[in-house]
Amino acid sequence: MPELPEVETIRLGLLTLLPGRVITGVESDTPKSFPNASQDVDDYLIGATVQNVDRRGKGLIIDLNTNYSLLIHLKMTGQLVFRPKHGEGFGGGHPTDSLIGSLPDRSTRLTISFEDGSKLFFNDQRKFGWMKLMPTADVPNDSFIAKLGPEALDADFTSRIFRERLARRSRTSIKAAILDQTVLAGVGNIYADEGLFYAKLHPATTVKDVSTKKLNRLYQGIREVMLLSISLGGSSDKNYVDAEGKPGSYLKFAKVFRREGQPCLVCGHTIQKLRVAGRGTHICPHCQPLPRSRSRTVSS
DNA sequence: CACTTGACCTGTCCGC
DNA sequence: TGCGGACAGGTCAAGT
Repeated sequence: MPELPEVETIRLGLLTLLPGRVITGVESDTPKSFPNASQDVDDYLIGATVQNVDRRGKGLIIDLNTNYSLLIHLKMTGQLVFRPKHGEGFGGGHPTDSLIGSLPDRSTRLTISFEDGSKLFFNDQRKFGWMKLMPTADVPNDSFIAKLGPEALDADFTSRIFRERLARRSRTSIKAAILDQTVLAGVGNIYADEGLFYAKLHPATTVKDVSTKKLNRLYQGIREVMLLSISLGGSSDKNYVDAEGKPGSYLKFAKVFRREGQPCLVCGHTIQKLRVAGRGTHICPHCQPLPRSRSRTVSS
């Protein structure tokens, strides 16, 4: 579910909610959600104070004052929802607008309790997500973190670097290439489709057949759609909510994603859904024509 | 090596 | 209304 804009929205929320809180308890229902937890994981967490909340690609990092960190991946359906002490709402007692009911619920995998009675719930319907505890100094060497490419939104991630890194995947489709987290970190299925529409590029076009001009346009498109989404609190379809349990509104502004059968907002042709790189893929067939003999196989 | 496919899970939706 | 199959925003292992 969550791609870079969703994870960033959660990070910004947690950053206002967690630092300074002291952990007093940790409960997890399935070992899979906490793969490196041992019987003494409590020793490392209880009494620790949250210092910072960071992000790398689609991974969240909660730093503690003990030189340990929690590294979290939400995969498709993960949620990280903070609840104040029972009976206290957000914003001076106003309703929370949360999409989530009372917690824990049946998809709660892990609960972290704080000294003041507040709690952080890690929910994950499909159980693909995980949370790992490790020394803060080891985070960069973690098997997930270490292979990530540059941050898509970093100021020093230039279009030239984007093109150079795409050269590693020159024979695959442009969509598969930008979804590859080792090429750049943060793009998922929604922003891949939206960025490709922005650049008027068919997702099945082979990377080596895309002109420099188009690659620059794609670089710009990916960054613009992600920045817009962060400003709108991310994309909510089914599962995604922010740290307070609220949905984001980017999908109302999406040009192609989940708009199959509806008219293209630019030219009026009907948006189509296909399968590219094994993923559901949305295009305007008029704005994003498939170059003849210059593409990987597509099925519809 | 580069690249593709299926597996990991649960829930939902669609056609029969 | 019930049932089987396809599909869902991400990664990883195993295959060609």
